[in-house]
Amino acid sequence: MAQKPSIPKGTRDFSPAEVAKRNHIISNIREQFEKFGFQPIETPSFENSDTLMGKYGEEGDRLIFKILNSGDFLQKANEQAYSERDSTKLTSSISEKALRYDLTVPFARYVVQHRNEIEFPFKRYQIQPVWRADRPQKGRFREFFQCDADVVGSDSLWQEVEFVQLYDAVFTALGLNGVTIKINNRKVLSGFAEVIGESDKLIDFTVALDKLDKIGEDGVKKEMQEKGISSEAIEKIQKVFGLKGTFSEKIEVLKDILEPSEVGRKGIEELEFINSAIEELKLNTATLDLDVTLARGLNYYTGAIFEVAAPKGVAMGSIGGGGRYDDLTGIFGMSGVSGVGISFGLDRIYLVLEELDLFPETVSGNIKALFINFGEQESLYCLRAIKELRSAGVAAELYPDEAKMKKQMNHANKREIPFVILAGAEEKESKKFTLKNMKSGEQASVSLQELKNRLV
RNA sequence: GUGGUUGUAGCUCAGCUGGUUAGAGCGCCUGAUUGUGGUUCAGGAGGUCGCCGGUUCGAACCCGGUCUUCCACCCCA
Repeated sequence: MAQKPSIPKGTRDFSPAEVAKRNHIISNIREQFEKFGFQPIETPSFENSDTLMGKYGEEGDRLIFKILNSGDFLQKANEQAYSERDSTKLTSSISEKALRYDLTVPFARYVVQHRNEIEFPFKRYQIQPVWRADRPQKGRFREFFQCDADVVGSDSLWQEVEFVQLYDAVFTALGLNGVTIKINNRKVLSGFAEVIGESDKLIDFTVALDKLDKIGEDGVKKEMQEKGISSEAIEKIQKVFGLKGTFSEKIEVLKDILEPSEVGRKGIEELEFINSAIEELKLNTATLDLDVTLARGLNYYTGAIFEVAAPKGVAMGSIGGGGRYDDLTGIFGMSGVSGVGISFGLDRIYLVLEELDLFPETVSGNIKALFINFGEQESLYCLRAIKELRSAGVAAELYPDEAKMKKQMNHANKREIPFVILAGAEEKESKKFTLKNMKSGEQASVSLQELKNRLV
């Protein structure tokens, strides 16, 4: 080996076993998506830069992977920007394409572009990789999969109710019990800012509030003050910091705080609607919890905000998120279309399932039986049986070379193939097969019919 | 983008204040066993000590840079 090859930072190779486990998660998610009436679409891995740039805030722009123009890109480079070392300006003159950063913005682009072919409300799901030029950490990669389901063209709050149930359905199907679906509402956050008279500092305010469980009450207040929010203002929403109890108990406290704010009252109304519907319909294994500190997410959320936390005791960032955005397609010139959607973080769900040992053994994707190769004549005899087994739905194969028995048995053992079939001259003569169970070591002489019966 | 951390055999890791031919366990290969794997025993292969440069008589070890890993911040799935 001259020089070890490698892959870029934050990317990964997947072994057969890993792919099988990932497929197990994806197929569960897909199955639930379809059960809930979502239809799949796919979009290109890269988009025109102006489709993506400016949609995720300044931080987002930095994290978008840009694709260099083909050909002699420096010929057309903006000379002034180059000589001034103005990267932002230079970038637009040497790169016009970028890898997609999430699935929501490309979806909005898709909706606008295909508006005349789409029947609204349109429910689509999309399972594809996205790329972010972020620094990798645990559960954070530069290439990862998102599994999104969104509805556009419906203002109905029943959609939010459906999404809560969808989260519950997927995590229940995966055997991941005890996840918490945290919900908040942007209108409640706006209400807070309004009540304290700092509506123009809404973003700073919510970003600080979001860190409550991380840096504590004092830390949040300190950060708010640093952003220019007065302590008198913060005092007005003091009760927010100590919010406890059930969903309804929290709502009662919020009603009190947000009484003066119309938008705040609207937010509470929406939360109550969703909660009472869920209480009526019941969730299988998940819990719906009101978390007013939840402010994550993209600048475009206008109503509900969702985030899913792994079961207690698992150290992992959120494994899903989503929300309502009233005018997502507006950025592409099509206003008045409301959308709401959620996302599943495949790679993080994988890590959580792995940590809790929740992958069923059956996901291996392995063959059921290996035929030992005894030579040309015997192989043909085996291949005839293999053909029949396969059409009966049994995955089986013949060891390709006439190697030593020990080597062939060892191969079956290493691949954890549950059955080995020995069919040499003797078996061929008597039209039998020797079936060996690799786990128990038992073996039996059986007919082809019996072989099929035992392996199907 | 900021600060820190990690890198020695396929894997997990030892390697004294810099000092001859860099070690272990597991794995791998061969044989004991020419139609029986997982156990045992005997033997064997495998390393430019992440990469580049510097200090030194001498560097896996010290210094600088770079890449990578993981962590915190920012932000986020």
